[in-house]
Amino acid sequence: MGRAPCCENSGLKKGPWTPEEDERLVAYIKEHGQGNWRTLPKNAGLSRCGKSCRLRWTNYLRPDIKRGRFSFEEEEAIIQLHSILGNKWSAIAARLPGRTDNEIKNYWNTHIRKRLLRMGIDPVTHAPRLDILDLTSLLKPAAAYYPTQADLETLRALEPLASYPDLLRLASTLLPAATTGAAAEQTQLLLPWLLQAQMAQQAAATMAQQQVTPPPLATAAEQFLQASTACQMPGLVHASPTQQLAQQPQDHMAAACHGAVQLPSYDNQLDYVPALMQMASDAFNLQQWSSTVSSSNNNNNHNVNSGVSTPSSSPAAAGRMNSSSTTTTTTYGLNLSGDVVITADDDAGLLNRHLSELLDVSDYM
DNA sequence: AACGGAACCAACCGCTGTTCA
DNA sequence: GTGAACAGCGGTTGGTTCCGT
Repeated sequence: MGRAPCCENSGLKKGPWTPEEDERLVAYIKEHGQGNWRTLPKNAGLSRCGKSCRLRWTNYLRPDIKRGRFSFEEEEAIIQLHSILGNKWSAIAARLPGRTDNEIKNYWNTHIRKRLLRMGIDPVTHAPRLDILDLTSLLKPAAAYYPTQADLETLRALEPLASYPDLLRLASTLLPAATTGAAAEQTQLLLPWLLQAQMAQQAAATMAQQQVTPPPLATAAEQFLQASTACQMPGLVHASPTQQLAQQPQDHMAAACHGAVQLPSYDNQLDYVPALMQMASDAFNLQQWSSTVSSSNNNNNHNVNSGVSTPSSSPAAAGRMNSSSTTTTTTYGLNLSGDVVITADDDAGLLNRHLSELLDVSDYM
């Protein structure tokens, strides 16, 4: 023998709540508490299903609910928590005081999700979307329609980039602008350097996993690698970081990343090429050094990344955060305790906070 | 001013795990 | 132990508002 039926479906009101109904529900709960949702509407004199009453109370009438726009900190927390918890809105809401799961869900679907898509980030996996990038766009425009043998060779040379989203974005920004003259020659030279830099980046991530402190490195290359890993270089897709920021002043994520990216400010995108090549060269030195270190530390893998990927971090970034004591970029990731950590450049005056208490997700890991 | 599409959000629906008779 | 109701959750819907033409 089970329980008695919950409520008759017939005769119960549906749809938007009136102020009078709200008043009755609030007054009843203030006096008697929530109690049994099944019996509550009858006792409160409401022609509503108990489920509807519970929803109205938890999502709208509760006195501790915070209304109004989401703050920057809340938005960042939502993105980070979503990257870890997925669509577990109630779990996310539990870590954002005053916000309901329904509100967070709506905000995600109407604001954050679209913004991530615009930035070329998959809102489900929080990884860069390679499907929206086209290798043929890396050729000069006419070549996409009438490719010569040389163009096809170039395309073939670019193929390895498909495995490296950061560099693919960077190349897609730089290469189409360089069709003639010295700039074109520079960008042709850039390709192998980009690949080397990416390899060095991966080697650095491996080192970080092995808890090895790297030797002093040229700061420009360090910043370049950190910036590219921390921010997935969203601002380099169609515009320079400064241009991107100007176009989306409300894009806090981009702003945070911009604070970390300390590339020289050039008017022409192609002017970045020599600096980037120098950075790649420095990174290559790191790669050579790290290959010797990693070969001697293969048995020391702490697996700090735990497969977690966030919109603004890569495994390399998460690993770097754990290995380096001098973090100068905005990075997100998990430390060895499973705590979510957000750190940022002090000079930028942005985030420099440890959210382990607020974002305690250890029970969901 | 009128219209249509986009954006927003409160509320509902249906499912699942838990509780209880 | 069983099965039905409960409570809670995530996905979806539909009404309202906003905005551009």
